[in-house]
Amino acid sequence: MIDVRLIRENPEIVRRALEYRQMTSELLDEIVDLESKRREALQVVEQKKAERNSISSEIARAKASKDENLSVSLMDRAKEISSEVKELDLRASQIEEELKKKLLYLPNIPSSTTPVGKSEEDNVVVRMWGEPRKVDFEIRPHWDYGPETGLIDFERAAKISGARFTILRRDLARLERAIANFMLDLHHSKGYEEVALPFMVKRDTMQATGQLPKFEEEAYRIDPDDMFMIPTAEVPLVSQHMDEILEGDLPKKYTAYSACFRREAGSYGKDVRGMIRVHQFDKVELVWFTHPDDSYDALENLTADAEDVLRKLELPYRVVSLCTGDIGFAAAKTYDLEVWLPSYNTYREISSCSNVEDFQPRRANIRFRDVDNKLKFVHCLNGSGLAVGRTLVAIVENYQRRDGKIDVPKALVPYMRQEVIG
RNA sequence: GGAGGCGUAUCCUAAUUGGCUAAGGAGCCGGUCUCGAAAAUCGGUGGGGUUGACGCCCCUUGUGGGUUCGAGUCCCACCGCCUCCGCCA
Repeated sequence: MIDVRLIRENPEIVRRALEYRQMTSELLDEIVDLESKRREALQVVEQKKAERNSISSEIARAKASKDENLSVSLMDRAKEISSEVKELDLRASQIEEELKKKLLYLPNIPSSTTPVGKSEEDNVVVRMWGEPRKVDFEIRPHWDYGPETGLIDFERAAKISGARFTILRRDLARLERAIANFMLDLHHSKGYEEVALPFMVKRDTMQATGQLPKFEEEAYRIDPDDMFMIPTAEVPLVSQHMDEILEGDLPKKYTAYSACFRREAGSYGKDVRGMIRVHQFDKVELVWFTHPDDSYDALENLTADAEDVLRKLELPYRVVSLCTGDIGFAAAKTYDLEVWLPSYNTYREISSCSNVEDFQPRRANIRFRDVDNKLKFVHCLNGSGLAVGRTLVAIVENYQRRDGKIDVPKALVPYMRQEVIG
């Protein structure tokens, strides 16, 4: 959420942010209008309330001095004012409600270091690591390799759950578990606190991180309880500190494994083959809470921690700085990590690392006490470290051998206790 | 699922019978004392809104309603926690 004060005092900043995001500023105009109406209504109702309060204490005094006549006449007057207050209060809170609702639909303001651009095509590659392997045989895409070896079973997954689900078998089931464990151990060794979290959360929780209200059709809802399956561990990881004042030293660094659930509404033609885009996948997530002054250094560090997973797995990747037209709703700045996938003959997203600044903390009301003793919103960052399913795909394809077997990356051998798969 | 109990500020904890400013303690910040610290002692100290800023003022006792001139206190609903029972991996 964006500070209403900023919108009031510098609406042009927000207007430019919306332009950069390729969005119209209708919503902003409505908000500015509502905000001035809110303050008008507030002034009127508060004045009436002050009047009511002072008469109320006059009544108390009159009663104390046993002046029945005075207290009766005051009570008549108070009754009148009180009903006026009720009416004015209702109007004011309706305006406030409407304003709040609209504010929840306003995206974050991109950082000045986010490249300006219209779409994906304007994203900027900031660095590359590793070289795609050159081989003189045909690497089987994982969507062929899986069914051919029986290690990925799309058919039965579709039978029990529908399209965009997978069943992993034997060595690949074990590999998935090994990848998650490896990632968690690596992050743990760097000082991340490991957390195991609920995979279902309440509506408020989804709202705190920005998935709701705007993107409800993207989430799986559990109807009778109005709960949601988490689309990422970022949701519970950030929201665990809702309405808290963080004590102790910042930054706080968390890592968590979770399953993630996404409806992928509106991606019907995209990535229909294989397990690149599925409704349920595993991910290891990284979340930082930082002092506002430190969040951009933190973004570099968090991104480096995610990159380190790819380096240790020796998978070629590149880092892309998303442009203003492509960053997510809550993000001020985002680096995507893209891993080399032979089946696509290109780099595909495997991690997304974002600084949301105070956007989520403001929604979730997460603050800290600064050196000047004032309460301020923390800054919040999140990143995948990494998406487990896509990592598995990257290994299956990048480590595939001529004989159809797969070399286990060195870093995973201790977890798999074998050097070859298949 | 059934029965009962409890939610007060950063934390602990009071305020039965509705009434003027939510008392007190801890913690934190500052002063005195001290070579320095601890102890002692004095003062300050919740959050949000409104304001250009200060002050006045408004809201805030889990959340939302209701009764009343007036609600921490009475009523209703919801949420959370605890105890007991039932069911259960």
